[in-house]
Amino acid sequence: MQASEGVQVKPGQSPGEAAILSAGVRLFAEQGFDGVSMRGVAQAAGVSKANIYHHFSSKEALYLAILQASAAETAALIENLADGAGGFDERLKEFSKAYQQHLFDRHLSSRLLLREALLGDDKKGKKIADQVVGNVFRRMISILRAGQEAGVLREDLDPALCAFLLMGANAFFFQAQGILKHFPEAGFAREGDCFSDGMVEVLLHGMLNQTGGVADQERAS
Amino acid sequence: MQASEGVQVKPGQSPGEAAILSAGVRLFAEQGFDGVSMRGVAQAAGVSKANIYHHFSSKEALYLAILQASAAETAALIENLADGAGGFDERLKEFSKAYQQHLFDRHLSSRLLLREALLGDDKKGKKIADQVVGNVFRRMISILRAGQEAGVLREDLDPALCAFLLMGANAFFFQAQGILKHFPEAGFAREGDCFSDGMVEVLLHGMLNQTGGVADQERAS
DNA sequence: TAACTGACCGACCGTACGGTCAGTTTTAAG
DNA sequence: CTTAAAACTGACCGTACGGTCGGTCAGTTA
Repeated sequence: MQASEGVQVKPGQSPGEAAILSAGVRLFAEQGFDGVSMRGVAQAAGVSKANIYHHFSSKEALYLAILQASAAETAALIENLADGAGGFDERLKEFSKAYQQHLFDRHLSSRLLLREALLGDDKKGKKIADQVVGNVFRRMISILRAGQEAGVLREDLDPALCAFLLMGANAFFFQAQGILKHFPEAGFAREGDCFSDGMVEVLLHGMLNQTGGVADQERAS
Repeated sequence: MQASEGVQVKPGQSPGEAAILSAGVRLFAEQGFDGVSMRGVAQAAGVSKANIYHHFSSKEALYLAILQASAAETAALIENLADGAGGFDERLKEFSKAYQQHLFDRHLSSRLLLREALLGDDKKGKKIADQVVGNVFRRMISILRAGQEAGVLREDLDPALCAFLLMGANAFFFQAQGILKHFPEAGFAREGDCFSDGMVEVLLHGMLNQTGGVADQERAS
């Protein structure tokens, strides 16, 4: 049994409140807002239902608190991803690997945020867009634009589309983890880093054999 | 007001049952299983709640019927996607465009299936994996493998990973449609076919400028 | 000791849920 | 027209829901 994820006891936080948040993030991530009952949270947290309402004014308030904690934590950890040094290739490779690692390390928070961002109503979706992915997305775009000015990245490509591809491929791979288990062909989903490396390789150099280049020999090493 | 999606009146189907299925697929797609009440379905369908139980034995049974109808329809339409003629590039391009078109045309069914496949429990996820995406995924893999044997596709790439990238990018783009509206940078999400074309271009030829090739001039045309 | 506070609980309230049933209307074949 | 099955309905049932309330208890301050 590993420690609960994403909810460390903060100063001024009673153990009951911490238990509520810890149980809540797990249940909401697994079953969604409507699939979770306050009785279920109380039981999982080992506290009374009334105690939850002592700390949070409503189910919605509890959900938002958990959502915001997850968003803040994810945003903070993700902020540092794009700062790596090295060449263009290596930076993208490192970013992708670190982003994927983060998704799996904080899988409860990630699942919760993805759920809300992709399936939630527009209001909450916009909030997540602004608070969590917005900065990283824009940063990634600016990195790609710099790559274009340096002549490394093709100028005929939309940097926003490339950024979306890079982040979206990781996010979707994380989402599809469960269903990929059912496909024996998807060996890339079983070994860590295998997907991220292969994905970045495809995004950078393409799937096709280049007809007149020397890149093939370089890749073979 | 456009016609309801994905639920055509079949022979032996009363108008009430058709209305129930039509309302159900919309509500379940928008709000998920737990967010929908039978009273809500009845009201949206313009029938009594008891009438639903005349046609379906339970809420779960109604949901499964809708899910299976969506799955069958999606599977049938998708089966014909991989049969296109032409060169390797064109086939993949056409497949991607048609798949994306299908996602948006049948957005309710697609949303429902993606929801269930990515967030549902393992049992239902496996069912969808087998009945809907399984065949297409395997077909796509075999096409890519043929591309490898023909020397068009790089041999050092995992065909399954490439297939997953191609289909996953489209699926995630469809899922992220709502949140992409909030990003002014994401112009590629506003114009039809723009994403699919750009995405396939990146997947085929890569993001990087090829150092010693002649492909750049070809692409510029 | 007395006053006060925040954490916590069991019992309860009104409501909406999934589901049932007796009975009515519609449909269509004989 | 008769009749039986199918379509359909309003009223109802038991339950679980989100939320409230009065009160207990440990710890702090004065």
